[in-house]
Amino acid sequence: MRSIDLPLVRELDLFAEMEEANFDELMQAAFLQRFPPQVQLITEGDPADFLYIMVEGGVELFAANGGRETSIEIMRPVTTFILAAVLRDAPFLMSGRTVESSKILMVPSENVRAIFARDQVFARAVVRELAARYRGVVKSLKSHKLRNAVERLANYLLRTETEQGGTGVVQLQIDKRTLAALLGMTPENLSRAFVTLKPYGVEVSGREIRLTKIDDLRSLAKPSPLIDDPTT
Amino acid sequence: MRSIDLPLVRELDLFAEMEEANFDELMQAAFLQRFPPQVQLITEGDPADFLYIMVEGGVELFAANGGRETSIEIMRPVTTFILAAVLRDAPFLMSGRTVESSKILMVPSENVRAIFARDQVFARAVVRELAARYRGVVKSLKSHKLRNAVERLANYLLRTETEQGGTGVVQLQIDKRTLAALLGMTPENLSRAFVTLKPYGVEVSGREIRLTKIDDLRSLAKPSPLIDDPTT
DNA sequence: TTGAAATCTTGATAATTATCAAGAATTGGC
DNA sequence: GCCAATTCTTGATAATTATCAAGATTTCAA
Repeated sequence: MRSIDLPLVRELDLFAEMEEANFDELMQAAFLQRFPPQVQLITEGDPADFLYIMVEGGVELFAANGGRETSIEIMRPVTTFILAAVLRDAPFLMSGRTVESSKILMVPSENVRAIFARDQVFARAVVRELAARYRGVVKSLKSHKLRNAVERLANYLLRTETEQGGTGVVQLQIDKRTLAALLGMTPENLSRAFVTLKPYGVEVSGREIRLTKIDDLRSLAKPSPLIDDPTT
Repeated sequence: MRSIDLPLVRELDLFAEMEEANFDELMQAAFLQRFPPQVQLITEGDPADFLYIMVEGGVELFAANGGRETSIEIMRPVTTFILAAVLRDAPFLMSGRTVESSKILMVPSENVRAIFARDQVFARAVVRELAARYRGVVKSLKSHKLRNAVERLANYLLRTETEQGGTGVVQLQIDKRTLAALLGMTPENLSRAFVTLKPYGVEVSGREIRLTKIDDLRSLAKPSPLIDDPTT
């Protein structure tokens, strides 16, 4: 792989503390790929032959069943995905497609498992990462079971605003159709949810959302650290 | 703890392969507790001071937000729960209460983390367990986002029937209110969903559900291994 | 710059799910 | 075995969400 991207990967929690030799060995076997937008990288049910590491761009993890389709998560640099499938040597539970032009590092699963078996530091990092991911999905499940569509959108906006620096403006990084799928609603409903939030200072123009009454929005959204805080 | 229960715990995937000395050390610090039904053991937001291991009975993991409450999972022997919170030393994302009289082994979190740090075999088992749990929650999320209430119930019945030995009879181990919360609906709606499934051979009498037309039910439920197979 | 394609929004309507209010059935203590 | 308490079911109605059908807007390639 291009060594210029390596430091970024090395800084990932997952790899930061591990021994140089092991990291090098992992990277030796890895290769970096560039993908155009809307390319499907992985398909649910397929075996997990590689661990994927987002270096640039974005990947939507989604799942389909009985003609319906939904987004589960959007992966952004620098993170890994499908770690659980790799570690269990199990089929993917989700498919993945790029949402934009993306650069992705692919590490053969066997190598991940091999290093995992002999590098304790790496193993510990893997556990921390997995535990964090587990908690992320639990939060998502809680959000879906305990909130209605408008509340989910409101909390998403507040989370994203904070994530993007707290400037009162949210720049959507995905199209609204994907956002709707992520939030578990139809695109039509997302439009209506935005209309519902107008009195709470949510001004939509294209992909730019201005939050002009954050306190009002917050009192509607009632964010909870046990659902919305990404660090908890 | 009563040594009579130890073999069961030792057989858990999580502990089966680890060194005797380390297992003993873990169990040394642990203690076994008996709890009556409907006792709340853990509360979301609290620090994770113990790893819990179900030895007997059942525990409902649930979460609340804004006056609403939902079940996330029912834990049965012999399994651990809240492993992710323990490993990350993070607050619980879920509360837990016994659904019946239960015997539960409590291992102080520090001990788990200590052994984890020095026993590679244990660490590997922890990762497999965590990865399995992660995948379990993803499946649950998929089920909720891709299916309606009747389909969720139908698949639950099919899964449980298989789990209980494929005799065509499902014996509900929880009351219907809890089942409704687990499946993400109101108790009223669960009653109606059972009525909807009557033409598909679902005969309800109290907690005993007879499935007399499994093929018909299956053709409605359209179970998917990527959602419903507990081993995948 | 323009026009076709895609995305997004809006309206009308339908399906799904929740709420409220009784009544029926079941359970558990005495 | 009986009665009170709880759980479950049913009906009526409301709220939420989805679907279908246009129209408006945006995007992007020529």
